[in-house]
Amino acid sequence: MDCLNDMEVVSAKILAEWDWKKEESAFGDQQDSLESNSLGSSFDSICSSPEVSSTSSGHQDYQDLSFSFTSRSNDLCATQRQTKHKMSTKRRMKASEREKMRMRSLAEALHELRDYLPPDYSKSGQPLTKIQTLKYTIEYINQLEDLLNHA
DNA sequence: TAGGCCATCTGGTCCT
DNA sequence: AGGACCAGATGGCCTA
Repeated sequence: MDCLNDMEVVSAKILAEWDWKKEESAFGDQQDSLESNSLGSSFDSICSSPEVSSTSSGHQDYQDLSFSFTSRSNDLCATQRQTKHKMSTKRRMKASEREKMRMRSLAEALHELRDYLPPDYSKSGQPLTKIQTLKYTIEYINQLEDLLNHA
C-alpha cells in the first residue's frame, strides 16, 4: 500500500513538471517523422488499391470486384493480379476474421494500458487516443526511470 | 463541414 | 499451406 502511495506521489510530481503544450508539439514532430518513414511499395499498392477499380466506391464494390474479377480481362492490374496467387474466398474470410480478432486484442491491450497511466493524462476528461496512450506511456516510463536513477 | 480517430477489409510478405 | 503481421484504403462516427 505504501508503494502505491509512493507511486501516486511520483506521478503527481511528474505531472507537475509536465509541459503539455511542449510535449504535444514534440509528439507531433515525432509522429511526422514516424509516418514519413513508411513509404509503401508503390506499384503493388497502386494495382491492389480499390481506387483502381472502375467502381471505386468502397468495400462492398471491391468485394464484388473480387468475385467478378476474371471477367475484366482488359484491366492491366487485373491481368497482373490474375497471375498472382489468389486466396480462396474461404481462406480470405478466415484471414479477415483472424485479423479482426487480432486488432481487437490490440485495442483491448491499449485500453488496459490506459489504466496504468495517471488519470490526469487525459485532458478534458476525454479518453486518450491509441497513439497518445503509447506516447504518453513511453514518456511516463522515462520519467519514472529518471526518478529512480536520481533517488 | 473538415479533420481526427477508429474498425474493418484486403493483399502482400515472412515464418513455421 | 496456413497463420501472423503489416500497411493501404475506406466508411462511419464524433467534435470543433
